[in-house]
Amino acid sequence: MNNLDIPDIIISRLPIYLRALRHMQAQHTQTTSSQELGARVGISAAQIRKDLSQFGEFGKQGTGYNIGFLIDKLREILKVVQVWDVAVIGMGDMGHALARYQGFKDRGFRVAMVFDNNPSKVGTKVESFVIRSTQDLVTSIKQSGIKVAMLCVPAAEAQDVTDLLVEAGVKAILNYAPISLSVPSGVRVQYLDPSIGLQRMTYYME
Amino acid sequence: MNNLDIPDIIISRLPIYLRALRHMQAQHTQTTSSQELGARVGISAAQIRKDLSQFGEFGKQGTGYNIGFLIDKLREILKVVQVWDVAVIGMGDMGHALARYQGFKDRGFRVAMVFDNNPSKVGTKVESFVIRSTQDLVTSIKQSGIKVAMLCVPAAEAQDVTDLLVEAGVKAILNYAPISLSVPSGVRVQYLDPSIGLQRMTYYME
DNA sequence: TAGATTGTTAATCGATTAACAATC
DNA sequence: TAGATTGTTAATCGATTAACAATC
Repeated sequence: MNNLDIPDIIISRLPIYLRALRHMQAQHTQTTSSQELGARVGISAAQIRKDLSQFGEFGKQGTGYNIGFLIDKLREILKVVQVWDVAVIGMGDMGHALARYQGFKDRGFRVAMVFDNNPSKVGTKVESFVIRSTQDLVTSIKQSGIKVAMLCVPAAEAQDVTDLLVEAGVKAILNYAPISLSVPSGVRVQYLDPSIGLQRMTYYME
Repeated sequence: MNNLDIPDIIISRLPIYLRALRHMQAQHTQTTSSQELGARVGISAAQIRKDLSQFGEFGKQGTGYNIGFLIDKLREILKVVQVWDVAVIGMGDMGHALARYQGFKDRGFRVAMVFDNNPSKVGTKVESFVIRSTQDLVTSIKQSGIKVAMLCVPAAEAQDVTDLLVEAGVKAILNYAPISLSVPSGVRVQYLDPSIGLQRMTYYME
């Protein structure tokens, strides 16, 4: 495929473009330009054109990009035409919130399974999901073929659970635990620690 | 100050270093090296030394870095010696989870105030916080001097609430809503949209 | 046609890495 | 002393921007 040599920094911008295009589409806009899209997401028009040109010629001189068409292309590139089943590990407040989150709709993901290691939670329900024991994690995830997980366990357990996820064949982990994870190559991690986000901003404050 | 010309990409790595150092400290380790720290966070030793050297000489040849000392320096640099009061806007599942989150402890933040625009929620309690009306947001935040907010409202309301936060003097917004926000210069936003995180990984999957 | 905007090239700018003298 | 590791320099590598011919 055209996969392996496109810089990760470009890939990381595509979901932002996709989200903004969806937003425009919801407002019944038909076309946009690199200029307009760039203004919306805070990225230069030149960069947007350069990024998109890695994957094909999606625009027309003079008129710009057809929004519906570009959305389809970005969904194909990011492989979110399909819907990915996701496992949520850790049914604390954060895991609970993710299990109930409505924002995955139409963005390529669906929570399919939830886990916790607390015996008093296992077997109870969150939304429509029966909480499974972390002891069954490897078997259940292997069996279901799930490749994507969201990790919401305490920091102290996060690496151990990660090792289980890797063993189960998970290839993408969205990590809410406040700790750096080590994973083998071929497995990806994205970090969403709120304190890290906040500390990236306080530096700039007087 | 030594502030204004250090690249943001360096600043964005410092909280990662700080988190890892705290972790080492919790295990009663006294010193570390750029090598060891780098292995832990997945960053080259050279880059860590280069990053830190922007702010001073914190290490010793032959022995590396004293962990406690380096933690103190990073906390000063990132301005998290002090504790920042934070407002949480939107008491849905996510806002609820953040209001109860224990992970801000010792990382420089404390939830101080929570808001929702739903009249049936206003006045009720989440943890020890009485939910305030979004109508009082500007007044309350101005009065309290809060400079940091976490935004957990639906996408459709996020820009309007952001404008209120800016009006109230907030300078740092951690945005959980799935939308790009526009803010004046001098105000910073960090994005934590879970779908974006997931879509940044699916590209690499077969 | 005239105006607008793409895709792409070359130039610029910035970030990372390798290497090593200094020194604990 | 011998070994280890820093802080820094110069070289390399990569990303962004400006500019414009092509063309809708």
